[in-house]
Amino acid sequence: MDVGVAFGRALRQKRKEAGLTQERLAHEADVQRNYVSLIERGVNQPTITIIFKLANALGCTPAALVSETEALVEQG
Amino acid sequence: MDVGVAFGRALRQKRKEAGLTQERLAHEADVQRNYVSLIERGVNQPTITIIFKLANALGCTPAALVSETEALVEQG
DNA sequence: GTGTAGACTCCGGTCGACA
DNA sequence: GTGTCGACCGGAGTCTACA
Repeated sequence: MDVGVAFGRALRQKRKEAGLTQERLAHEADVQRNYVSLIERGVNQPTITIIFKLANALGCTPAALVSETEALVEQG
Repeated sequence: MDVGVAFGRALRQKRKEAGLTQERLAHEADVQRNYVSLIERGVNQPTITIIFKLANALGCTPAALVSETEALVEQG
């Protein structure tokens, strides 16, 4: 499956696990609220700095987020 | 240290470990040759799809590349 | 709380060429 | 083999607003 879409799903998954709303995540990561929406739906491709920001805001490592993305990419 | 610079160093490190030149890596990952140079020097911020392409070309997982980046970011 | 829309700026990424 | 330059274009990322 597409990498962008896979990352979006991984992000949403981790966000729900952390019990955060898009609004709170956006605030914690210091990005726009609707931008989180764009990423989660795979519309936009995040850069590495954004990945780090989001992971830190989620309380997990960037590698964990990427690892989850890999799994989704491979499983179809 | 800056995430972009850290990723560049992690990439160069992994590339040398794999015994590849920038030229060969660029060809394997299907990106521009000079673009690899820009990333390694931290001039450009790669998107997640580029990270996946580069990792696959290096024969390692994207998470491994990101994990190495984390280490460099934290250590200063 | 989330998706979407438009309009904007700036940089990601390509390409060819030269040291 | 690598860095750099200039030019180009699409898309990353912001901001505001409305359903």
